[in-house]
Amino acid sequence: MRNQILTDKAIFEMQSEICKTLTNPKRIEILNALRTDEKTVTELVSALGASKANVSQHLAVMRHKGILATRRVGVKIYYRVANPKVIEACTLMKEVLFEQHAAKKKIMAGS
Amino acid sequence: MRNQILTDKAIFEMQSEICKTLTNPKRIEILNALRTDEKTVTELVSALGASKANVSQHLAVMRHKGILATRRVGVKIYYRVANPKVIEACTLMKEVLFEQHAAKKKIMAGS
DNA sequence: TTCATAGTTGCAAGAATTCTAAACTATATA
DNA sequence: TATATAGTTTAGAATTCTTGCAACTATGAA
Repeated sequence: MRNQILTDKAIFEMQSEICKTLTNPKRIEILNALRTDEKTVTELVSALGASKANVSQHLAVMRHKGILATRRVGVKIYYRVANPKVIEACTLMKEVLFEQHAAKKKIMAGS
Repeated sequence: MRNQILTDKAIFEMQSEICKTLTNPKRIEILNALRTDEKTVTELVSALGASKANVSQHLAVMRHKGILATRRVGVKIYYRVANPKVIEACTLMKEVLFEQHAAKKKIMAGS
């Protein structure tokens, strides 16, 4: 096995690739739905109100990046979050959003 | 002041907008450079090795989203991270990346 | 084997990003 | 005022994302 040298540039690039998972509202909604427990594609389809093909595509994006893991039970496939840190990051970004919102309201109330 | 109702969909959309900040390697590099202290555009330009226009564009994206804040001193403009939680989220995602990398190495070593 | 259910994949069109180059604004100084 | 430095903005081309539609695979049951 060959040891590869990881330049900073390469790390920033891979990091942004992982982060790309979180840049689509539907993918965030999926992560949110999987926050506490695993779900099948069909369950996610009815939770999101999107087409099965579309949900499956988003799931594939996240699975290929190692963000989601799967488990087959008969004809159903259960998806779950592979690393809880992704959820933590997601939560932090939501907090940033809410803090911005609160700050904006404060400014408006003061005027 | 009018109270607006925020639907879940709207929140997921805004959250993904915030997260889009982290989807570009250069923007991650900028956040990394601003991790400890503020820097001028010119300082960031030499740190990244990109064009001034390009760096300025990325800074504008993040400033408009409230991720970065600025301070003018004469002819120079200092940029800083507005909310440390963005850095925390960034760090978490890097940890996810490293854990994936470690897991992959383990599998390869075992074969 | 046939059928239904669960899920995936390929493709094309439209939308959003990213980059470069050039033109522009703002501040300080002579 | 003229000039230099610091930074922003615009426009356009190349690339990447997203989505819907249709065709496809995989499993289980009759």
